[in-house]
Amino acid sequence: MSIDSASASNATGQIILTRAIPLFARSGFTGVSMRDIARAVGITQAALYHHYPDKQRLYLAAMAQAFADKADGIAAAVESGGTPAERLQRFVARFTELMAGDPDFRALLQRELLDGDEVRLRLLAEQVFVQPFQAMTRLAQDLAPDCDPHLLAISMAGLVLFHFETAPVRRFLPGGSQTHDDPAEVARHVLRLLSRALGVEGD
Amino acid sequence: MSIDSASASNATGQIILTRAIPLFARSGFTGVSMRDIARAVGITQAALYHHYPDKQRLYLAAMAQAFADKADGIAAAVESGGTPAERLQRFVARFTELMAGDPDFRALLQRELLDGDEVRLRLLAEQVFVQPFQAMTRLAQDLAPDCDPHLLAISMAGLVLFHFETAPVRRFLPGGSQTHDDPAEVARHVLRLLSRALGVEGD
DNA sequence: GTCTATAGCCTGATAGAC
DNA sequence: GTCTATCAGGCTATAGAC
Repeated sequence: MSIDSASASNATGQIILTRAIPLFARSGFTGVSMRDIARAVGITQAALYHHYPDKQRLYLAAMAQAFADKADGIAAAVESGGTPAERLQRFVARFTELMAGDPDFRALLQRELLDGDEVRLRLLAEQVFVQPFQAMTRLAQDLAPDCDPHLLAISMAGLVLFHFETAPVRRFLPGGSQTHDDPAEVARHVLRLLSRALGVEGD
Repeated sequence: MSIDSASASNATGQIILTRAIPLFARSGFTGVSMRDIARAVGITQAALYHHYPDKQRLYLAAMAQAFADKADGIAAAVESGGTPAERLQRFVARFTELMAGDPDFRALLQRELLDGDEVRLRLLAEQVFVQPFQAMTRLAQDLAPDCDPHLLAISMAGLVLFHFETAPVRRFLPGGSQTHDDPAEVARHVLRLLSRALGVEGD
C-alpha cells in the first residue's frame, strides 16, 4: 500500500519523515521550512538535501509514509464478513479509532482535500482511497439498495470525521462537554444515527 | 453580525478584502504574500499598509468580511417555524446552498478549523457559530429528544459539508459522477438520510 | 492614498571541506 | 553523511517623496 516508499535510502531518511509529518500536519506545506524540519531532526538544513532532492519530494515522501497502510484497516473492517449491520458497526468503530488515534493523519487528509493539486489527489485516490471506498460502496448497497451508494459511502465517512474536525471550536460552543470528544461516544452516536437511517435494528 | 468590521477606512479597504478572500481561501495565510494581494488589487504592496497595519490584521478583517452575515440565514432557516420536519428540510436546503454558493467561505471555514488559534476560534464561535448552532441544537431536541442535541447538530452539518469537502478527490474514485456534486442531489440525499434516522415522514 | 526604494530577515537550494 | 558558508531571491514592514 505504498505510494512511493522509496526516496529514503536509509534510517535517517525515515526519521526525517517521522519528524516532518507532525510539522506538516500542524502548519501545512508553506508553513514549514526546511530549517524547521532540520531542527526537529537534529541535523542541519543542508543535510536534508542528501536524503531528498527538494522540499516537494520530502513532502510527498512524508505524505506517502503518513498514508501508508491506513486504508487496509478500513477495507478489512468493512469486508470482514457478517451481516451488513455488523460490517457497518465495524466500519464506524475502526474509522473512529483511526481518526482519533492519528490526529496528524487526519489533519494531513483535510489539508490534502483543501490544497492538493490534481496529481496528488489522483495519486491519493488511486493508491489509498479506492480500496476502502469500494468496500464502503458495496456495504452501502447491501444496507440501502434504494440509495446512491457513492453518496451514502461519503456520508458514512463525513459523519465520523466532522466531529473531530470541529473539536477545536466546539469547546467554545454552549452545551459542549468533553464527552462529545470521546471517540467511543462519537462512534456510538454515529452508529445509532446510521442504523436508524438504514433500518438496521434501530436501538 | 460583524466580528470587527472596522479597520477599513474607505472603499479601497473593502476592495482589498474582497480580492484577498479568494487568495486566502485557496492558499491559506502563509501561502499568500502581501505582494500577491497587492497584485490582485492593482496597487503596490506598500499601499496595503495604509489600510491595514500588518498582514495579520488584514487577514482578520478579510475573515470578518467572509463570515459576516453567513450565520443569519442558517439560524433563520432553522427557526422559521413549522414542524420540526419542515425546519430540518429548510436547514438542509439553506446550508447546502451556502456551502455550494460560496466555496471561498467553505474553504476559509475548513482552514480556520485546521489552523485557527484559540483566540480566532473563540471569536468565530461566539460571534458567528453560537446563534445558528443553538438553533440547530433546539431543532435536534425537537426531532430526537432521546439523542444528544450537540452531537446531532454537528452530525447534521457534517453530513452536508463533507460532500463538498471531498469533491476534488471523489472525481478520481470509481462510480463518481457529476450528479454527486449537484447541490440539489446532495441536499436530497442528506435530507432523506436524516429524515429516516429521525423518524420524520420517511420518503 | 499611492508611489519608489530599501532595510532586515527568512527562504529553498548549492558548493565544497571533512 | 553531515558540516559551514553562502547565494539569489522572497518575505514583511518602513521611510519618505509626490
